[in-house]
Amino acid sequence: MADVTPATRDGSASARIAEAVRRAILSGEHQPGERIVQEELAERYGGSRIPVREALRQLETEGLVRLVANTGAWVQSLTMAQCSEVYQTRERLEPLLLRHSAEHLTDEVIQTLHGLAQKMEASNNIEEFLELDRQFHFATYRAEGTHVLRDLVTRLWNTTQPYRRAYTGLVDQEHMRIFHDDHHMLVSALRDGDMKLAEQIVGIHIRRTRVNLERHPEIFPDTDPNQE
Amino acid sequence: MADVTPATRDGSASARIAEAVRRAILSGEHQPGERIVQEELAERYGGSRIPVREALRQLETEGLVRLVANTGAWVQSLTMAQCSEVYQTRERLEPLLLRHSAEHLTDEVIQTLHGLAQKMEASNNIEEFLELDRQFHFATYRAEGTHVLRDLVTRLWNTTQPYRRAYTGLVDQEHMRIFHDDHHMLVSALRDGDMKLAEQIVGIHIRRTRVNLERHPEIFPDTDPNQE
DNA sequence: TAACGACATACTGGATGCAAACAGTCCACC
DNA sequence: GGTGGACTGTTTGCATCCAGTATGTCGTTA
Repeated sequence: MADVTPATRDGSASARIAEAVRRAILSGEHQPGERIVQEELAERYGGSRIPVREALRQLETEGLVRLVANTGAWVQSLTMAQCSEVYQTRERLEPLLLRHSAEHLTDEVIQTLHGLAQKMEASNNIEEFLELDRQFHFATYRAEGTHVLRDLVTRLWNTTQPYRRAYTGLVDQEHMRIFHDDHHMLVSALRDGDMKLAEQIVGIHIRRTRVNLERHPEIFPDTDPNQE
Repeated sequence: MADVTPATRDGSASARIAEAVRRAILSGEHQPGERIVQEELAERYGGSRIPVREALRQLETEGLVRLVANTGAWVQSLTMAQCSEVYQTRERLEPLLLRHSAEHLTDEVIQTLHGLAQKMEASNNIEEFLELDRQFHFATYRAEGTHVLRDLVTRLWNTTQPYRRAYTGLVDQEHMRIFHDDHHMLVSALRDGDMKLAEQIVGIHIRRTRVNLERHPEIFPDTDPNQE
């Protein structure tokens, strides 16, 4: 595969593969519970199994992949309880992250946020909607200097992405209306510089989504796939 | 077998090495900023560099090790700001975890907690003290069924362990008195079944430690070791 | 003397190959 | 007909080997 790789110079193939597999999982190309075969990834991304294995180790630690010794790898699947737990964690962390980001939320950023919120309302494509939603919220998380908390929040988002996708396909008109209202209220609070209110809105927003998710047990696996 | 995830088994060399290196870092055997050479670990733990590399990938994702492509691995070191960030995260998450654990905090557990708190007061060995402190707090985190949040909290503890150790060696009598008082108050609140108070105490306890840590910038690296 | 560049060394990143473990199948046996 | 055990194909886990890159040293030159 020597001639195929334009990216070897970029450093590690394992990082590149990890990123690619992560995207594939987040985009829904790989579904929770789906088997991952090392050799297939190696061939697909042009490398040997060694960097693939390192990538899978990383994704396992991130919570996106599940490895079983001598057996194989699967796309991680969460029970409803675990998904709910992630959301409860986000309810605590994202207001904190937003607070740290306050000083970086300039008028331009707020303008961008407003645009994203409107675009989201106009969207009727699930993938686009999910992407815009993510862009919107992370546009509000601009804390600089340290990345610890933002990385953590990013991982929490990632692990629950498949269920957010499934839920988005089910949500009714009224809940969608409230969802958008949350976003507009958040933009408004940020425009007013009322960070305390903004933090509350984010928390409520996440909580609302969690409660709605918990009303749809059908999007979670019937058989509990996790012991450990 | 199609798309069904079996239970996790470990025992693989990479998992064993990851665990060993993690312990070595947490025990202070490897200091932050210290270089890690793959071959040395391979020889020490009896294997080739392949499982060592996988272990390092995992530890990197956990935040204990820093990898630089084509260059090497180092024990992760945090700036004071990053350490503080981890503590602020814990301030939000550990009360939540404690709440989830409420129903599992039986009289026996509370008895154990009381014993640990006393033993800690009697201890004058830093390593023992740190270990008891960890045992104490994690004894209060007994949420069962799901592990997401507890694993997260465990990682946050791990990444800040070296600084907790350094700080413990510096703390004066008065602050240590308050530290122990927090523990006793927590046990008391749990004994009374006053979970709301218990949550507050945990949050205050972590916050107090953070503020004290921030008074000791000398235990953090002078040179900022972070890009990214 | 200081700065620059070539060389040597050490270490990491990745590919290939082999042994071991798992899973699914088939057949004998009850 | 159902159950248990051996067999085989597939996939993983690890070791060895090779290539590429970073670092440190030494010599040259302005």
